[in-house]
Amino acid sequence: MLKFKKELKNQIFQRLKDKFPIELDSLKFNYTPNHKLGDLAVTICFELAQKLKRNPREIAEEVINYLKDIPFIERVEIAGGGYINFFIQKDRFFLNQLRNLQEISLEPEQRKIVVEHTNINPNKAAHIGHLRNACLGDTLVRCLRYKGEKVEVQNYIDDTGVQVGDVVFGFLELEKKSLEDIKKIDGKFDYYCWDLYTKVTKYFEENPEAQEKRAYILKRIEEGKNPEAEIAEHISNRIVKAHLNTMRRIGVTYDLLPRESDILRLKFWEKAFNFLKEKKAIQFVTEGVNKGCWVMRFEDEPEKEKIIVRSNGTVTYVGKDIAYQLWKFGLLGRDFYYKIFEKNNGQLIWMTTSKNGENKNIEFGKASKVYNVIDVRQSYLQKIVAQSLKLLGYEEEAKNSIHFSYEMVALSKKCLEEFGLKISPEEKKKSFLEISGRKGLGIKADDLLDKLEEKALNEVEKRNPQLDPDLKTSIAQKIMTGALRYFMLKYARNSIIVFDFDEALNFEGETGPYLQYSLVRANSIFRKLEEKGIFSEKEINNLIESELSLDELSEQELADFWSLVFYASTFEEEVLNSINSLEFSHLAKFAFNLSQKFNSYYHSYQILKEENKNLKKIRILTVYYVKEILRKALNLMGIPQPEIM
RNA sequence: GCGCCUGUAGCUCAGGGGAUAGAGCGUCGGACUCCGGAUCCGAAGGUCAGAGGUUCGAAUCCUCUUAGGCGCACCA
Repeated sequence: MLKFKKELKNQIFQRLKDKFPIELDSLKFNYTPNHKLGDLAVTICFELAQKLKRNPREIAEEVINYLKDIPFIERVEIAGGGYINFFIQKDRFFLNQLRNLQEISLEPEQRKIVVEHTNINPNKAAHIGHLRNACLGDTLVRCLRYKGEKVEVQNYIDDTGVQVGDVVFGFLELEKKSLEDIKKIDGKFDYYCWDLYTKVTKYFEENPEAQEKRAYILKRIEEGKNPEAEIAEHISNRIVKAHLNTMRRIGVTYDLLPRESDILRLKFWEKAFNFLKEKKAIQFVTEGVNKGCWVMRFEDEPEKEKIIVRSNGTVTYVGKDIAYQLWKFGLLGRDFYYKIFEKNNGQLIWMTTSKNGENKNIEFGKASKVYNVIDVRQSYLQKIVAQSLKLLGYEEEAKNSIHFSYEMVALSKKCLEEFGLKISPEEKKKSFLEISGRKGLGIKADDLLDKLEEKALNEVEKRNPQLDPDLKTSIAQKIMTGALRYFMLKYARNSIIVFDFDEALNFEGETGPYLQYSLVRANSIFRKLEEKGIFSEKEINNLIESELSLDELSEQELADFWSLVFYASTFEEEVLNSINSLEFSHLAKFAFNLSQKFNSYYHSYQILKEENKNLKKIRILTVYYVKEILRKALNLMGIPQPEIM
């Protein structure tokens, strides 16, 4: 449809440019509310009416004279107050779509793109908020790759931060455990730390004097090469592995795990600090509340100062982030060393190291565009990171530093009750509650995935009890992933998801399993055709290459056929639109609407029993086309496709 | 206090200048000897928070009011 529209637009422009004051860019197509009115509409006559001070309808009658005999257009009509509506030649359009089904009309625009997502503190289990981040990030990656972009996925590991420090404190001070003791802990280590972290938080509230020890441990971790740092590394590595396992369950993976400890040890910050000082992007404050700090000031709000280096000389989180962002663009002039962290089915996940002598042959970073998938609460900080690139003179890179922001997942009061989580009277007044790893307030990702999988398995059991148990499990996993990923994508990113188990565990209506089910039905038609020796999908090209006539279709069937095919043909437009607006709910809605139209069609028109050969052929082609488009859409959303369910 | 975001059907949300404001859930009623009922068809349900304005045209853009959320750390 993208290509089709572009060509049609050119046709119209060429025919009208000398007759009317129009510009190519102002020519846009609208979809008509109903195919009875036409397929594509143009509203230029309303704009021309203003310029020419004439009635739009009159202008339309003139304009239409120049729009005869356009390729692929059956006829052109005037409607309403001055719309010009185009009717597409359905048979030719459809064959054309089928013949170009494997072609991608999107084109890459960047040299290389880095997408950073997930970024969970490696001190506790992943929760449902992290799942939203990973689903959005991974879908972005899939769409960009479909578009033809070269994409590198990074999952930043903050292994020297306070959060890890606090768990180290918990092991050392509260549980009196050595590294050896910690290594002996079996079972779900990320769950263990989830609980421990909550205990530590509570302990700090009740024992303010412990702050000194807390700061000491953090400092030791930052320095490295000591027992505290060793424990921190052990915790971090083990929890990162747990996170990778969780994300692998829903088909999310990464190329590189950059660690904060390596940023520190390889002195990335020093280099960035020098740049910032040289370019006078930051200033040293000699008086006032921020005396002794290095701060950044902003054009739009000069009264505000953001502290980058504290008066004790230590760098803040934003400072490290600036260095990291510079590195992503290849602007830092320093690099990491790399080692393989995990190998899975031939797919490698690399991790940075600071050990000289490790792998230097592989290249990461050096992107021309960077997406940071981080929730909306960090907008201010992300603005500072982009701003600092600008202050350093990297205008282009600043513009290409994209904060992919999205709203949080919050907890409904109902779901807190179901999980037996305790809340204060103050919190009870709110309509929903923010997830808090610190307080242990949240639903762990693996718990939700387990529940989904269990329910899916039950449903499979009900419908297909005869299946092999391993197959049932594998189907249940696919359904779990489909349900979760669709749930995370269906809401606009600006919308707070107030988590509710009934909604998340629903497999009917606007859900992932509904999409999967639609595809299963379509596949099932082809399976049956093959089993009965009527038709094999391998021969589909024979049908596509032969002639096609829609004359025998009833008026109703022609309308239903066209509504389905036309909508399916807008797929790539939806993908591009989703990438440009970073709104993958568009893609989700597209797949859902397409499934709805398909299910309705499926219900009305038989294939196996149809005796009219021509009708049968048209229907086979229609289902094939829709099925292929739906497969592509599901792939981009990371929703797996079971053969049966 | 300043900044950003949000208010659309009973509930959860789409639609972000263009034709009759949509979907899911829930409610009520229905679906053939039928390719899978995780489905389909139908019904009820709306002052698009309120008031002004811009426009040929506003749920959509602007201003104000109002209700709510989130930011604004020498935390990350």
